[in-house]
Amino acid sequence: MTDEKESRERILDAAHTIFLRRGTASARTQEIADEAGVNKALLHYYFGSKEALAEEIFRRAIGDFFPRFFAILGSGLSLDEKVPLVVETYLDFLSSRPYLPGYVVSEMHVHPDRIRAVFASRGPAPLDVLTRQIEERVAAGTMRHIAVEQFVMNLVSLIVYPFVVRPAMEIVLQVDGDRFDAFISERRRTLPGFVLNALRP
Amino acid sequence: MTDEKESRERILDAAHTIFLRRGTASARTQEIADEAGVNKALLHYYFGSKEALAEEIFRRAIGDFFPRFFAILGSGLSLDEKVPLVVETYLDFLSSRPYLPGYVVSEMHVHPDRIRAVFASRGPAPLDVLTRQIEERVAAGTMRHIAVEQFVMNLVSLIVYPFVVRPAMEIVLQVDGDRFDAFISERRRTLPGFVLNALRP
DNA sequence: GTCTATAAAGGGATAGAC
DNA sequence: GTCTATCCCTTTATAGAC
Repeated sequence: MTDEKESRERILDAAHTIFLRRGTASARTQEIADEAGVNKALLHYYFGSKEALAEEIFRRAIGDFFPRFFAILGSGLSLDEKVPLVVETYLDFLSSRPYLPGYVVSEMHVHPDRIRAVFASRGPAPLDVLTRQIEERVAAGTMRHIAVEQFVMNLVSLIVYPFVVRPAMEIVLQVDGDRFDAFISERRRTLPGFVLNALRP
Repeated sequence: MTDEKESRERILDAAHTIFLRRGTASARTQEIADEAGVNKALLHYYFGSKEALAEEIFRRAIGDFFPRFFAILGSGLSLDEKVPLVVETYLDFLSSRPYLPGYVVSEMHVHPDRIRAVFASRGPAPLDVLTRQIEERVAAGTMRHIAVEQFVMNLVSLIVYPFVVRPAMEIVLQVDGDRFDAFISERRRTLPGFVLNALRP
């Protein structure tokens, strides 16, 4: 019983590692089995096919990303509190998952159906609280008008994009290894001000 | 002679289409040959292997992207002219190439060596002009201090990211098909102000 | 230069023993 | 539940005729 759970979990962990590193299409079931310390056949015993395993990994990979994000945006905090919290939370989140953004983008690109499947259960983004906060500020004259979808897109872009293009960054901007961490630290410090300041009247 | 060039070019065009749509690993040489209206064998005759063809396509795909971008940033225009021009130029550029960003990110993720190879010939980004312009404004007290790499990253993030996550956008923010174009038009109008305003003292 | 036919390798999947 | 052995389809690559 403990063995069963262990093997299944080890395969899932291994699949996560390999799929994220290689991309689903380039990943080999043999390599996943090796990484898990089991045989290829066991992978089919538990998951049926590479395809099914890939779907499971994708679901898990993006599982907690969006809920966490929208939980903060939909909370009762003020805008001035939310923005720094989102920036800090997500830069930390992504810093510890270097392969995640590239993997998710790749998967979405080749299998747009998968992300559709994941969001079929959940509803669309809950943006009503944020919408109201923006409208209140605009009405008070302390903020330029901006559509809530644009606001969210700007915020997410500034947070996530550097991780998405990290391989190119390291060459084009000559920001390698350690300096990437420093680059992200700098953003943790400056992005909240950048975003909030951008909407001053 | 004209035939030779025609077949080779048709294969390149076909490979571009298929690789960008499917991703390199999922693309099939058979599908490329079909798209080009030639036989698979001819593809090997001209390019030797799928791998070699993939490298050629990647090089071409990102070929004019960075040069154009840095040509504008390094030009003699003022900051207030540059930012809108970059925004407009690149939103148009990407609008007409819907598969490009996802493809490039996928390739970089799985083959970071490829982007290294492309930039081995060119030097790093020429940011000296832009650096001077920022420093002048900071010295004049009309702009907050910002590292030039951070400035460029913010600008590029806001422009490119929506295209990178377009498949997810269509679901999470319920922005489908036509509305995506409207969403981008809105950014063409608002991003320059957003970026320049963000750095006011 | 371009094709048909086929080789060669790769890799996902299954049968069956333990 | 886990393994070994093997199947067999897919896909890249080549040989050789025209």
